[in-house]
Formats: sequence, structure tokens, C-alpha cells
Amino acid sequence: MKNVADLAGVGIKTVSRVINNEPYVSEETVAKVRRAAEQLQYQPDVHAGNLRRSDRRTGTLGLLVGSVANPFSAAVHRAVEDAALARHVAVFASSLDDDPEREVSSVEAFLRRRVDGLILTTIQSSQAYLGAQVEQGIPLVFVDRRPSGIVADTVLTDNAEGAARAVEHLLRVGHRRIAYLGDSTDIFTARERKRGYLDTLRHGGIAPDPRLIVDGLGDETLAAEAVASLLALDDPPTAIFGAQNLITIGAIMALRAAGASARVALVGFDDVPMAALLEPAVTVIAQDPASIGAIAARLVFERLDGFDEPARDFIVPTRLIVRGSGEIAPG
Amino acid sequence: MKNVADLAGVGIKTVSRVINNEPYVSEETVAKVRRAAEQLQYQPDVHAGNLRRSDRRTGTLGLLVGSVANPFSAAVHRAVEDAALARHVAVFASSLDDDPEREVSSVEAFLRRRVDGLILTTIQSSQAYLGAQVEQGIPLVFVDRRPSGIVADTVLTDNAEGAARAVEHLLRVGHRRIAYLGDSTDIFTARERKRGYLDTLRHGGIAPDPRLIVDGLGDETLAAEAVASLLALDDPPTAIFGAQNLITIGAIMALRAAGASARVALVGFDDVPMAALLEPAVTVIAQDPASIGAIAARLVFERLDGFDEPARDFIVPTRLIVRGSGEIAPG
DNA sequence: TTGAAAGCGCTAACAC
DNA sequence: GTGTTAGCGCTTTCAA
Repeated sequence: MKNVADLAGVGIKTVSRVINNEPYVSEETVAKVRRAAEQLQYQPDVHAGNLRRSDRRTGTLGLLVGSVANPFSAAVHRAVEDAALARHVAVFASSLDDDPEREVSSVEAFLRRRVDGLILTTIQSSQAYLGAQVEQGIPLVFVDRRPSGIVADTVLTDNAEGAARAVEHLLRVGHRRIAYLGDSTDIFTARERKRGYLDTLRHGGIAPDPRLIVDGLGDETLAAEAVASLLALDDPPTAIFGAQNLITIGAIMALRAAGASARVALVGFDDVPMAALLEPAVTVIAQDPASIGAIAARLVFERLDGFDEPARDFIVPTRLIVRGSGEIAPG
Repeated sequence: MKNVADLAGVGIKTVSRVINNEPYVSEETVAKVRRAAEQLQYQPDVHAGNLRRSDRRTGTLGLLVGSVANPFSAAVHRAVEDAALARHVAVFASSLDDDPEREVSSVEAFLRRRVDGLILTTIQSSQAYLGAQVEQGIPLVFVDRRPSGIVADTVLTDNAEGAARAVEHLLRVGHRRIAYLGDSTDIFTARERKRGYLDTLRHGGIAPDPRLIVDGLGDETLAAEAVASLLALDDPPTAIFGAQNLITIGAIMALRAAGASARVALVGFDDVPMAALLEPAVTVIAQDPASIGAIAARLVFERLDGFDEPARDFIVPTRLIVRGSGEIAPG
């Protein structure tokens, strides 16, 4: 900046004024400075500025998602990026991998870099450690999973309701033996979806059969194995509720392998790529990750703009997409 | 930091020493300082430090990919993140959307934030504007597309060779009328794949039929429409080469709709989600985005660690995955 | 309309 | 082992 000032033959503060589009600079001075900046390929250092600047904004957001390689997370990320771009805010994106230590180290990495706000997916049993940041006024929004030990804006899929609708749909088709395949109950969304499944069965007068309930399915392979076991039962399920993306995919593979895809009904939670092109096409409860990301970004920016009401919950509805696999009647 | 120093009853520089794990501090002082830092929930400000630090590293990387929501890009991103995490480097991720202006504005946003290195997918006809940064020693790696007007490390899929293998495969099955469906020729990868297609046909003694060559297909819908038109030809193709992810998906939809999926062969470039579960399963030339990302990150970090040889090219091989759709013989 | 001086939070260089 | 001083590139404050 000093070099630019020298070349333009003005004071350093004048350069600062031009760069920041501040008023009270004559047009010709502006022109001189811009020319000098151009010539020197000058790029202002946002961090140096933000050191002294009164609002201390870095124009930076920290985003922690399940995994940047997961389609759901990627859609959330994209929506956040779009909202951030409009405000010239850059986004640090990290993957949680459902690892509690990674949660903490990612958040600390964001904080050390003085992000203006945080959008987080979490796995620790408590997020109380973030209390100090909230006091300090850093906007904090939780996405996809509800935090505990702290109150902050939260954007959630209506997991229990979505699961309930999946099960209701299968009940309506006539199924009574509906298996539940879910992720680890350490995960908020898995607990909620399981709750929706159990409540709906009971509400329909069906006592849940523990042999039809499998938790802790973290990937396709485990899910496929679980389905193979279920099909080998004396009294196998006539329908399957896959409570997550990868689990549904594993179920499809296992049903195929057993030649049972036309016989056993399947409804998945979260949409599956190419679902409409499979045979049978896969009926799902679709989530809306783009809305989740867009709302989360909106909440962060509202707080950054001075909004100061108590924390709010946003529940993003799901959508039942009927495609075929969920409409197979019981044998 | 001053607060911590006061609380611990030591000088500010001693706190700095402890935070940076520098030697020559007594164990008890270290303990005192750590306790004070803990109590104050102190998070060092990396940017303030990097202002004066001799290496001027911000521990930050700028990554520009096609779109963070695209599976290929997301896999590249994930690999870069993994490599960065090991070095405590945070990653700014942005989407290019094949928009030349976005390329420039993203790069400027990265530069203003003083990233240590850049990993870029580009769309501008020249990247000469980055010359100044290279002079300045900022490591620069191009991924997926070759830059022009500048020499820098580049990591590429072997596009022409992959396309050639796809076409060779179809020729071997007996096809002579093989359609090419590709993205806009503004895009490096599209040009390369088209070149591979044309060269292989000619090499096989077949004069390319312009009516079977369609460019500028940016999404599934356009691709599906193009396939529908091709099938309506008097002398329709017996095989299709889908030169890109979304194009292959569009082709699958159109073939389905026309009831032609069992009759017309299809080979795609870049793997398609659920490809193995479709009927027929989809034969593809798979890319290796995880390797591309990992190599790109390695190259950036090597340069950051002082490696100073001329720029290198890395070509990541493709893999033909035979699944069924590409082995359908001509009518 | 412009510039000089102080200081943001930290590290480098050098003293003690 | 530890503290002091200067200064990184910028914005603020205030005077001209």
C-alpha cells in the first residue's frame, strides 16, 4: 500500500480511502491511485485491515458438514456458498466424518482464523464449549443436527415426521412387518428417525419386533449384510425402511442379490442418486439440503446484520416421492 | 494475548513462545501460561501473527472446482481437504460454474485473503493474469483443465486416451456408427475427449459422420433431447459415447424413454452414480478424482516446502469399467 | 480533501 | 529463560 501511495504521489491514507471507496477524495486522485494500484498488481490484505477495523469482519465463514464428498453435504455447501458469494464472503469448508475430535479441531481452526460466523454439523455429546463464542457475539447456526448444552439457531429436517410418513406409507400399502435399518444412535438424525418409526408402528397398533430393528449401519456394505440377515429370518420383513442414503443403497444391493427387489417393499430416507432409473424405482422421503443451506446462511447473515432476538428453530419439511419400490404389496 | 500474559504474570513474548511451542521456556512457565489461556478461552489470531511472521504463511489454501455440488469436484475437494488437514491448513472452496468472471473473482478473493497456495479449475481462455502471483512464489496447481498463457503444475485426467479407449471398446464390439455427445468445446476436457473420439474413429478407418456429433450439451435434459433426435435419424447410431457424467445420465433417460436401452450400446466418460445397479449396468471410463485432488495438494505443499524445479504435468489414468451397456452388439 | 500518528495482535531481533 | 522494542499492512482518530 505504501508503494502504491509513493507511486501515486499521495499519502497512504488516501490510498486506503480509494481502495475502500470512501468519500472525500477528488476524482483525479482516485484515478491516479487506481492507476498506480493496477500497475503494481496491488491486492489489499484483508487481514491486516481487519486487525484495526472497527467491525473486525474477515469476510469469512466456517462451514462444517458431514463430508464434503457426500451429496447431501455438498448440496448444503453449495447453497451456503451461493449466499456467501453475494456478500463477498469466502467459505472454509470442512468434513466432520462423525468424529468428535474433528468437530472440535475444525471449530478451533475456524476460530483462529477469525471467521465471522459458524455453520456447524456436530457429533460431540455437547456443544457447551462454544458458549464463549456465543457470548462474544459470533453468529452460530447448527444444521442437520440439534446441538445440546447450548442454545443457538438450528436448521433441521423434520426427521421424525419424515420417518413417520415413510412408515405410514408402508402401513397403508398393507405391510405389518416393516424393518428399520439405521445409523448409529449417537447421531441425532438417526435417533429422530428411529423415534418416528417406532411411534408410527405403535400408533398403528403394531408392537415393534426387535429382530427387525438394526442400528449402527454406517455404510452400504453393513446395510447390505443386515438386509441379507433379515431376509434369512423364518418370518422375514415384507418391507424395509432405510433410514439413510447409504443404507438405502445397501438395501437395494442386497435385495437385488437375493432376487427380492420385486417382492420386498423399500422406502428410503433421503433421496438416492438415479433413484428414478432403477428397477423398481425407489420411493423415498426426500430432504431439501439446498433449503437447509440457504436458511442457515440467511440466519448467520441476519445476526451479522444486527438481528438480536432469541435463537430460533427452522424445520425444513420432507417430501414423499412415490416411485414404485414403496408400493409393493406384502406377499 | 496481553490479557493472558497479565493473568499468567509473564511477558507477552513468553505467551507467544508457549503458543508456538518454541523452546527455551521453563516447564512451570508453560503450565502457568496454558492455564491462563484456558481460563480466558484464548484463541490466537493467525492473521495477526502472519503479518509479521517471516514465512508469512496463513495456513490457508484456495480451491476452485467445477461446482462443490458435483460428485467429481466433491471428490477432488475431499482429497485436498484430507491432505490439508494433516498440515493444519484450512481450505477455501469455491465453485466455478464454468463462468469466466467467477474464475477471476474467486482467485482475487483468495489472493486478498493471502492464501498460501492455489488449486484451480479454469474456464478463461488465458490464465496469464496469474503471472504476477507465480513470480511472487505462490504455488499454483491447475486441476482437470490445462491452463494457457502460463506454465504451472497441472494435474489432468488422460482425456483423449480415455475417450479413445471408450471408442475402441465399441469398435471391438462391432459398432461403426458411434455417436459423440459432448459438452461445450470451450471446455478443455470436452475438446480433448472429442479429439480422442475422432482420432480413434479415423484410425479405425471410419469417417466421422457430423450428424452423429453433438457438442454444447451442458446438462441431462439437453443430452436427452440430443439422443432422442439421433434415434429418430434414418440411419441412427448403434452406439453412443457420452463424453461426460450428466450427458451419460441424459442418454440413459432418453434410451429408456425410447425403449432402446437394450439395443443401443452406451459408454460414458466419468463414472455415474449407481451405474452398477441400472439395467443394463453402465459401462464407463472412470476418472480418479481422489487421486487428482491428492496429487494437486501434494504438488502445492512440495512447492511450499521449497521444491523449485520447473512445472510438471501429472496425468492420472482412467479405468474402463465393463458393466453391460457398452457390450451390446450392433443390431 | 488530505495526511501524520497511533495502534490492531502478533512475531523478529536483540537485550537482559 | 525471559522481557523489550520495533514493525507487519492496514484503519482509526484527529489535525491541517
